Amino acid sequence: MVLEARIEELWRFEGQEVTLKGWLAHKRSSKRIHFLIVRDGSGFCQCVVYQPEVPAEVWERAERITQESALQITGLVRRDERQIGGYELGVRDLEIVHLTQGYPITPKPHGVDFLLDRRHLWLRSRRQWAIMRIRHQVVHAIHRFFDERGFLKLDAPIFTGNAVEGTTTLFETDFFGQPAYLSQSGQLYGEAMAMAFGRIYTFGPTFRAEKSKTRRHLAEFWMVEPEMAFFDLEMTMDLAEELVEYIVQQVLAHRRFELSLLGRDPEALERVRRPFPRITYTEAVEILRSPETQRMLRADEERLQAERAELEAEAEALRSERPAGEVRKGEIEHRLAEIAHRLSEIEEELKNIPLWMDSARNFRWGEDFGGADETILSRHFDRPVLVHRYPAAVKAFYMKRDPRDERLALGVDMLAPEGYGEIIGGGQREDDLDTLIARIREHNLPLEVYEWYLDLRRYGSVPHAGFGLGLERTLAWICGLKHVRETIPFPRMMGRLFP
RNA sequence: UCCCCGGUAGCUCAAUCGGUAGAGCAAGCGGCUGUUAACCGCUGGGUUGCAGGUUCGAGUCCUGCCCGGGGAGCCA
Repeated sequence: MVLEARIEELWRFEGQEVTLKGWLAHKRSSKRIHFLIVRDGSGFCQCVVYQPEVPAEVWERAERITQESALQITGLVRRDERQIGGYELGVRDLEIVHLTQGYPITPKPHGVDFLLDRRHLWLRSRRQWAIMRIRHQVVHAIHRFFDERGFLKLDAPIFTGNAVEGTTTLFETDFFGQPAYLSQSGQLYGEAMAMAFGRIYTFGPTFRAEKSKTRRHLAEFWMVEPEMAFFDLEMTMDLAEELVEYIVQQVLAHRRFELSLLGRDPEALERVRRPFPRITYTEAVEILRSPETQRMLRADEERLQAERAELEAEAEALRSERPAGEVRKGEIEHRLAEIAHRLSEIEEELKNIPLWMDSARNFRWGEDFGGADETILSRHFDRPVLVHRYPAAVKAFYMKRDPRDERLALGVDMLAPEGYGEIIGGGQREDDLDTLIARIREHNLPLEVYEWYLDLRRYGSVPHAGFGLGLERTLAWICGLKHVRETIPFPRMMGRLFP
């Protein structure tokens, strides 16, 4: 009786014969030995086929098998320090389940366009494997966090008749002859459910028809939105902080290997411990306009220029000297490509810095922060920062005003470090009926569609608050990715609906 | 909606001033006893995004369009 094993749990079977079922991720060969890198979804494992140790037909199959062929492989689990997981399989038998021909994604570099067109296959590669495992861990952590605190997970509808904030960024659909919009936020429904169940959270897809093509945007993304009765702004900030700390620590506890595959330095994440810095919008504006910010940006500029000079020198050396022998040619080519890529990134940043310096210096109280401003603010701190009490004019109609200063709204944003931008937005909701009606009128919104929402202020209105956390932006930050599109299995963005 | 960059072999990219379209990888074949994006040799592989223009001659210059990437605005 042969044991079936998943690669993830191979360590349990050291010295035993097991069967793996999976696909061939990669193969390296010599005359009498094949190294098969097999993946089974749970991990990757090197399987060694050594000609003198296997029957002729097994050897023949190992020679024939191609990248991404499906296979069933049996062998002895043995410890091998050279392997990433620490274990490898000494192959005794190999069955081909399906022989693949012409798999398009090779272990060599590809462009984004090519890979996105083949997202259904790209998901099989190692880097995507690591990201999706972390995505699962984050989702799991979120559910566990709220469950442990007595929240109910209840869902808001996806089709909605009323817009939360303007209609320009809504996807309109035909709902049995009536216009309906794809949800931009479950918040209003979340408030209704909080009045029924005290503490709830929604977790689902949200849709934004923003014509944005940037590394921070998706047309369809997932948002977790807790909403709590009898909560004020301070309690909400406490909860947001606790949630983000918990998510990060869970990833560190369970997905260290995946982080290392992504080249993510865990130290930046280790620092994500409460308390996070909290500043008011007004303080944030002072920081932006400060000489310290100008100094910081100038230092960044100098650092980038130094790095550019260093890389250019290294590339020059690699091109001219061509050290033969111990250094492989492929390694040099790879390093040169890496340098070229980094240099183009540096060029872009160097182009941006003067613009950022201008934008920061000239920032006026009352404006909303742009992407560059958020990046600059987050660079002043080594962990996420909470910015609260924004000018009410730039925030949504449902936000409660600060009783101590009517120009301000009791709202809060959390900015991720390292320039990943806003990952949380929320605050305390307006709970007074007449004030809310006045706000709806000020924003020129149709009162009729909000009648049900106003009922929440007519019958047992209480102070309440909530926030939304964007899953993909949070993941991009935790994984250290340049773009959010890699954090979701099938990204939907402007100009990309397939696959 | 606006600004910047790009589109050349299956993939990643070269091609000087406008002058014979090329390399690496992949694929196929051969070699190599432990490889870590293996390595070495050989072979096949092209409507240079599309349409028009300038020119003796266009991948290269000009005009328009299409597609993609990055950014602004807006946002999580």
